[in-house]
Amino acid sequence: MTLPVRTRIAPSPTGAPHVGTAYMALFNLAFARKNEGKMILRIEDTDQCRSTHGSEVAILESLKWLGIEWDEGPDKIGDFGPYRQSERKEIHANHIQILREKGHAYPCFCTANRLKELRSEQMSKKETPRYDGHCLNLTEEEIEKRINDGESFVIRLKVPTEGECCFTDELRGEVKINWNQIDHQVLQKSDGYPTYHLANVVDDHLMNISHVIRGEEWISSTPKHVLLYEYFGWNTPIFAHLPLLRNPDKSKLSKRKNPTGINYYKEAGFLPEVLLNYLGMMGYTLPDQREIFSLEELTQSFDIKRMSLGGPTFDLEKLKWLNGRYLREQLTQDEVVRRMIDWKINSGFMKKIIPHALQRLESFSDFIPLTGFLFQDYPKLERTSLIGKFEASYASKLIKVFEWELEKIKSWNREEICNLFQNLAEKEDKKLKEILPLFFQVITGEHVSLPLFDSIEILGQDLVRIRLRKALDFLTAEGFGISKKGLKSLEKDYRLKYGDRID
RNA sequence: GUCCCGUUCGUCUAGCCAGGUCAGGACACCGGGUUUUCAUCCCGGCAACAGGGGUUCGAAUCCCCUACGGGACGCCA
Repeated sequence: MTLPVRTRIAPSPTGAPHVGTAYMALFNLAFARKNEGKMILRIEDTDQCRSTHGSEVAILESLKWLGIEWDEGPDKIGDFGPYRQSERKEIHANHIQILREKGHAYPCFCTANRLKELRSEQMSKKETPRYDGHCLNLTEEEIEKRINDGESFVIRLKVPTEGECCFTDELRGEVKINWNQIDHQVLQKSDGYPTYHLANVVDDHLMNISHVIRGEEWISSTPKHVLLYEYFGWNTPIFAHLPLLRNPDKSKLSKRKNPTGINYYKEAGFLPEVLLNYLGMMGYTLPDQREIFSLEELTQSFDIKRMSLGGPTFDLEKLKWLNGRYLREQLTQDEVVRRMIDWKINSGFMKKIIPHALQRLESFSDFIPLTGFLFQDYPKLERTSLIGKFEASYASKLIKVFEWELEKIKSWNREEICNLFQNLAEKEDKKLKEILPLFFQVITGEHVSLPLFDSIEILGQDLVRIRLRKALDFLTAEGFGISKKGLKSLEKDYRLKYGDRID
């Protein structure tokens, strides 16, 4: 009898919920359900600098919106908790101690600077950058002394000096990677928190995970994981590395080139079951090749071996077509009405708009034309109004800078947005009044409408981001885009004036 | 740069594992029909096995090489 199937998704709460997370969750869930197993949701928040509670809440909500349910998780206690890695710090520390005692891990006192130099030196010698073992042979006395002296240190994984690691990927067969390619991975950071690699292996084992189904970006660090299982004397789970969702240019799906936030699809008026259905046809086809299927239908016949391995391009056009078919064929007209009301045609949303619209209303019939842009995915743009007072190429640059600045906003409210614009005007040596008409047009597509800052707040980050994107595309199509070279120098200037970019 | 993974119409893919149907379907696009417009719907069309070498009577399918694409190379996950 084989072990019960337990899969997991392990999102890191460091940003907006990503469609890639949903993509992996979907197949983990389908596989678990098909095999009468369970799917666990574990929050990987070992990065104390970047993890936020807000992001965790948002991820859970987004997945629930999509109809993805897990059997155990931070909000659904099972027998293997806690399900948040920050609450498992002691467990991880104990396991690191075990490795230390067995001689499979060692403290390292090297400074960030030294490592940086080492890396660039190796790169220039065309070697694979990896730790050189500088602290590998320190004596226990020396280690104790340096720790007692308060020197900052990390714990590293010892890696065999020769031979190769061989593991089986359920989809790709045998994968062999030479140990000399594998870095002496940091297992414990100087803040005492474990890194992904350690926490992930320990937790997967302790949570009885039978199948690790994750993105192919992890293939090259799998040897580290395999090694950890071996050092601990544990059986490895079955690995299956799924292809990564791609941008139209084939690079890994990123928000700069595509809407990647689950929230975007919600705000833009897509049905959750459609997004899920669409993700299900990325890299997978049902045996009868039908294109419209529910999560249950996908699950019933799910066979992970049917996954195709080429990274699929996320194509908005086909998603739109699918959503249209659902509206026409899968829902009754009553349901469409209800779903639309749930979406935005409700009093909650109206109440947000009314304070700003009221001064501009003479009759109810003014409302829809005035506020229509708040319900749109993105408005139609006009050449004349978009280019207006600035040189067109300057408009592109301004929008681009704004796009970068927008990613720095911590909490989405009017005040932050206002500050951002004021800062932008100041840095660009322009009056606020001068730069606002451009953005007014980009965001609303209108000449007369609601106040800009409030509109931006109501629209939310995802819809604002796509409008900037569309405006940039539009300007490019009109011949006023930013060249690759121009973008590079703009970015350089930007860093100088505004500080580093955040992606 | 090094290592790893991948490669069927522009896009998502079926077929590949167990070689042998004009390489099938869907999106997009183009044309036609239905429709007072548009859309929907229906019909038709366009369009691919990355390249080279093997194995074989026969290769999209098995093997090798090359090219191209992607990923990884963090005290991020």
